[in-house]
Amino acid sequence: MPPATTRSETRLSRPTRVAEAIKQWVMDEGWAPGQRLPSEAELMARFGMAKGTIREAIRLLEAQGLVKSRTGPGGGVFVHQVSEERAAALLGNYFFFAHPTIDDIYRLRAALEPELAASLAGRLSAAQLARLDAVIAESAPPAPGAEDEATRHAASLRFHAELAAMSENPLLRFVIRFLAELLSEITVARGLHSPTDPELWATGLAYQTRLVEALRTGDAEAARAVMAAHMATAQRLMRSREAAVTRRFLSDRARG
Amino acid sequence: MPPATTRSETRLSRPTRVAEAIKQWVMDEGWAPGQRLPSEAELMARFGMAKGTIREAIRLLEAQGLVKSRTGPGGGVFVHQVSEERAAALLGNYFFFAHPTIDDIYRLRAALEPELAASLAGRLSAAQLARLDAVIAESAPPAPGAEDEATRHAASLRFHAELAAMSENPLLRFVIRFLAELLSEITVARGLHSPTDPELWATGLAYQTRLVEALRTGDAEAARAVMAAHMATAQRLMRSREAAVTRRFLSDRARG
DNA sequence: CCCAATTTGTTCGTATGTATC
DNA sequence: AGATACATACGAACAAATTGG
Repeated sequence: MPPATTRSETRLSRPTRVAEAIKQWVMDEGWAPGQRLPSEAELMARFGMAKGTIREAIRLLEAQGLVKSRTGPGGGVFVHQVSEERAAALLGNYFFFAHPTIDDIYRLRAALEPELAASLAGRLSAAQLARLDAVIAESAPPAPGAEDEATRHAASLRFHAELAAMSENPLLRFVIRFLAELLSEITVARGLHSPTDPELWATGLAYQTRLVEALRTGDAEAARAVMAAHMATAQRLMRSREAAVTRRFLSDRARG
Repeated sequence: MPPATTRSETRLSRPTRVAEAIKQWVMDEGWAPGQRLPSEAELMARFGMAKGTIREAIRLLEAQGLVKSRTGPGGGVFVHQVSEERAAALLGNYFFFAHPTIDDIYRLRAALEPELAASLAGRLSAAQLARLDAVIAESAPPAPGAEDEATRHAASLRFHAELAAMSENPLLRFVIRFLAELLSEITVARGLHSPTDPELWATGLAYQTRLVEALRTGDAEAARAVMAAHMATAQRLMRSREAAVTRRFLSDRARG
């Protein structure tokens, strides 16, 4: 006969249970980032477990970006605000397996970036507008045709990242920046870059310039329209590139 | 003069370095989910470190959802595909600190859900359409006014989650489901539910019914329009609710 | 500059739990 | 049921980092 005593879900490992208990504890008490958790010794006593077990629990929280440890006097384990970089990296692990296509990414960009542009129109400070101008200027090549498309693409993504950072909406900010990073990784990984087409470069810069102008004058609908057009052309371009790469792969396989 | 010997970034803890090394190793070798990593003993030998250190490294990977451990013969540490639930939970940690508003969430929903609806038009199987009908039927109350708005809202979110699950686009799928969960958590946490308004319930069901009809006939633009209208009304509703709650908070503070 | 105190970081040996054969 | 192979957990000791005297 099975014991009537408390079983209490012993299927989860002790470090996992301790980590969840600590997380719940921190949330219940409403501890802010920077607050110190009890020392390892105190946690050992509190949970009645060995040092190794407690340390594994802390690693589980550390990997999530929720705590950070420091050695020495005044050291310890501290509540930590999850950074955007950490969150993006963790989410990237998921899409490493889900492999979205370039087109998948552009579906979301095409829907979100115009919304972002519209929401920023007339709301940016002079300093922020100047910053955008500076990013555009950076991406303009000193000598025509001197840089390759990888650089151009990276510069474009930097512009979009800067723009997203100016949004008050943390969700919009995160998703747009994440999509840009993902796009960058995938294009690099698949070698989707080709030698610079100066004409293309010029039109890209023209889009950005017109966008900043609309943002400056506060014309939300113009900003939305410019960004939507920009996304449409970029999407078309990348679609044809992806098709070309697929064809190349196929012919390689046919040969090999 | 600084030593010319290898420093090799000893600022990161050993478990962290081991975890990154293993991650890189797995990616380089292209190991698929289900593949077994070397045993703890082998990893100890390979990295020249003690058991505790190796175990902490494995916990770091486990928290990211990248590996799972099993005891016993044939057991060990296995590469694991990060689940959508795990990814959503990890990302949720980030927004626990970034606190987006309800309106922030709806900005993204309003941009993405119509896109999702349009992309699914004419592409769903009879079984999938039947499933959507079933979810709608579930949310229809046996007796009018018998259930509260929390239930109604949850049912609506379930409908949207089912819809998102039918997309081929993993990004769209993930973001929409994540937004729905986030919205659910926030409304529950802030007590933004009010007694059921039967009229509202009816209009919500009408939207869903019209949407499924457009999906069945394959009218992408109709599907997009229905969803856009639905989002607009829902957004308006939640905005007024949030304003009401804010007023209540303010007057409470004014009194206290 | 060194020394002492504090706290996390790491090692080793041993024992226990769990699943497979 | 027993042997085997693996992760899981414990406890004691020592190492390294940081702060303050």
